[in-house]
Amino acid sequence: MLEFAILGLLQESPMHGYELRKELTAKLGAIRAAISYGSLYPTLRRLQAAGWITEAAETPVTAEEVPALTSRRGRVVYKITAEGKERFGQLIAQAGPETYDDTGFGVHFAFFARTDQATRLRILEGRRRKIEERREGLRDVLGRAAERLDAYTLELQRHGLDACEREVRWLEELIANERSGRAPTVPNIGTAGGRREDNSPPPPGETRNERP
Amino acid sequence: MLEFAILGLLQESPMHGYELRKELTAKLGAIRAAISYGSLYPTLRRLQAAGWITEAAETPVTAEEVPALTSRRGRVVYKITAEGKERFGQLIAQAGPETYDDTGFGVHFAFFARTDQATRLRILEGRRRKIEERREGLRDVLGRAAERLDAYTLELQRHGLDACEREVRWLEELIANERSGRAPTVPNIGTAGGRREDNSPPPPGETRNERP
DNA sequence: CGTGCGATGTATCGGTCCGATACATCGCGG
DNA sequence: CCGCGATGTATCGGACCGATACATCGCACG
Repeated sequence: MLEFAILGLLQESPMHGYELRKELTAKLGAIRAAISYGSLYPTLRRLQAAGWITEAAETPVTAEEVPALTSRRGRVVYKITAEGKERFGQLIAQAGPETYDDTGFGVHFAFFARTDQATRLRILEGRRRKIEERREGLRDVLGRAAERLDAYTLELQRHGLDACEREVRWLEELIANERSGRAPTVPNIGTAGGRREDNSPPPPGETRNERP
Repeated sequence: MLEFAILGLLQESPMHGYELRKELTAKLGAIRAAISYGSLYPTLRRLQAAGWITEAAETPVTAEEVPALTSRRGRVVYKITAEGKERFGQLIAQAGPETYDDTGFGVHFAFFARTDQATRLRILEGRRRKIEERREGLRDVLGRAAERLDAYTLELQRHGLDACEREVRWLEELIANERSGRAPTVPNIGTAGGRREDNSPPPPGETRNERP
């Protein structure tokens, strides 16, 4: 999971660890709290050992400016390699059953802009199936085993069931949109300007690179 | 987390591992898939080493019936000790910040019937605060950083934000109910009979014990 | 002028939990 | 009588988290 997310992010621009964590937190804020350095740094090392990312020397800001006043410590900048991009492609193409659990699905979804439409559809349908199964399980418990459980446990199940039904509906919409070839509809709150409809293989000049 | 759930379940009746997993899955189905034996068995051993649970010999079905025909293998039945019950009480009382993340909250909530009202209220409010923070984070991203993110990532955040708002409302209701001294309202779908209002320290004759 | 504090930044360690795997028994239907 | 799905116990490697340590930078406040 982390491996996938890192490879995905580094395709947008090179970054160092701290920055990576921030971007990751922003992009995945909806599904997980904040990834830990205790997994981030070891994973970076693993990816580097596999040749999927490399350390790029921190650019000393237009060459000889700020020469060595304070010894320029730290700041290891990572960038993705060609092999890394290939690996990312593989990870997308695989999209096995583990892609359908909460975290796995969320992470893959966050990188749908780099995923081809057929795979997007496959993942959305796999996820829907999984949620439908969970929903049926909850209905069973609420129906058959209701009297065995206390009121709080039942309330928890009811809330969970509600969330399942909601997510299935959400997925249905997304699937319908995919089939009709449109990008995810943004008819909601009109935040900022008009209807950008950039779609699957994203406009490649999308780098974003603000370093003061 | 697992430790807490096991101690909670074993207070209802002694069980062996497999049974424990099934009950756990039923009770926590709304929040996590199914706990793994790879964590269940080691945890059981840990709890046993700490003296919080003990192995109870499998009852050979009315003494000398079925004597040794097939060597009576396996089936290690665990039961909670007095120290274990005390430990469970401590774990409830602590209810630190880790109690407010998704899994931690869910597990604690599932055992609210064994939790005093003051603690219930504290946990619900802590959880609400945490979700409100997540909600604000998502609003920020959707507001400030919207143009930096692709349409899919934004859609994910929007869905997450919706879930947050929904959960806050749910928590508000539960908190209001707690304050008014009522059990969780079940005004919803009229599954089965009338208004049972068993509350906090649950009617102790609640064992449930169907072994054929 | 300094001093302390919050953000930036890299890194490790112990522990929890998962997923895959192995293996054995039981009861039932084909 | 044979296989298959449910019941049942158990281990191993790996992913990830939470706490912790430590160092630098810029700025606000006294």
